[in-house]
Amino acid sequence: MRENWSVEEIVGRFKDRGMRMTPQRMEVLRLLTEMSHPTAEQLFEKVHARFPFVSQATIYNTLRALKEIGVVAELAGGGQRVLHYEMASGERCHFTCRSCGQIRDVETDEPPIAKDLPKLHGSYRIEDYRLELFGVCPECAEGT
Amino acid sequence: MRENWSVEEIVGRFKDRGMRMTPQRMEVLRLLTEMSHPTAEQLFEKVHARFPFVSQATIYNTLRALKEIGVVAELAGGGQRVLHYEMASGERCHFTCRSCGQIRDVETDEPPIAKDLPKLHGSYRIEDYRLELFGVCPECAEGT
DNA sequence: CTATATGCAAAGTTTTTGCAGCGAA
DNA sequence: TTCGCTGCAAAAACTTTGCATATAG
Repeated sequence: MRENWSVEEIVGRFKDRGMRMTPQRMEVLRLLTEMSHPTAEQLFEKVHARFPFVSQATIYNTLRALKEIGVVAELAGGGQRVLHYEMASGERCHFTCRSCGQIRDVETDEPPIAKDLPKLHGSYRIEDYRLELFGVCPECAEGT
Repeated sequence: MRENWSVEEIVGRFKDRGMRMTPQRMEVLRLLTEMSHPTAEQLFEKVHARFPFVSQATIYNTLRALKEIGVVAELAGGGQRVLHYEMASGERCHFTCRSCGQIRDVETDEPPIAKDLPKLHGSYRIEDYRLELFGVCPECAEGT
């Protein structure tokens, strides 16, 4: 999967589906590369700070649109009931700090379970996975 | 971790925290062993069918209480925005069917990543993990 | 012109809270 | 008689929808 997305590529994906790039969508994309796994609400706050006329609905619509074209991914894990978003980098492993709640991508040279999947489940067709790690991040460990 | 829980044990855990076992909580526990990864709402429907006076709030309170004493676990994965619940069997791997949405425990002889965790993340203290698998279950694969 | 996006507000879902009363220790 | 649990209803948190307008192609 991808690590970085070019604007042209994203615009292309939109066009393929008869959808358009807009300033609102650009801003959401920009923020997604700057922020670490923001929620829809966090994105709304940031966008709204710069463009006060932008509405919540647009944020949610935008996120749904970006999800549909495969450019952003939704994170549901972490015991949180709020959804977090990120650029779809193909990272399937995340670490959530139980103390401060921050989420970080975990880079694994080789997806640790990917190679075991086929033999694990005969009749089940496994198409994807997500690995969520929980614990304490260095900053919080130090603080205690 | 545990595979089966005795009522005495659960009552004991409640008592340790000054909490009580109640008929409502018993019923929720019973349903959790019968149903496969129900949501709070599904549990409410079932409980309400037998005991029409039981309220939603009690279901949620009960689930929170059971979660606190470590007897039930909450599943947030699957892109669903609804939480699912199960007896805390210690199973950390689940399969979600993308077609019918059913969730199944996946028994792994040996947690596939557990052994790799320590070396993966030097300064991060990993205390637990959850592995979510996505794909198509045999029933749905046959149907298509 | 036509179809897609937007803003606004309102409604929808899922979960939590406040409070008075009840019941177990 | 104290403290936790319950039901009820209302609120909160998060997300989606309906509709009229605006705007790109």
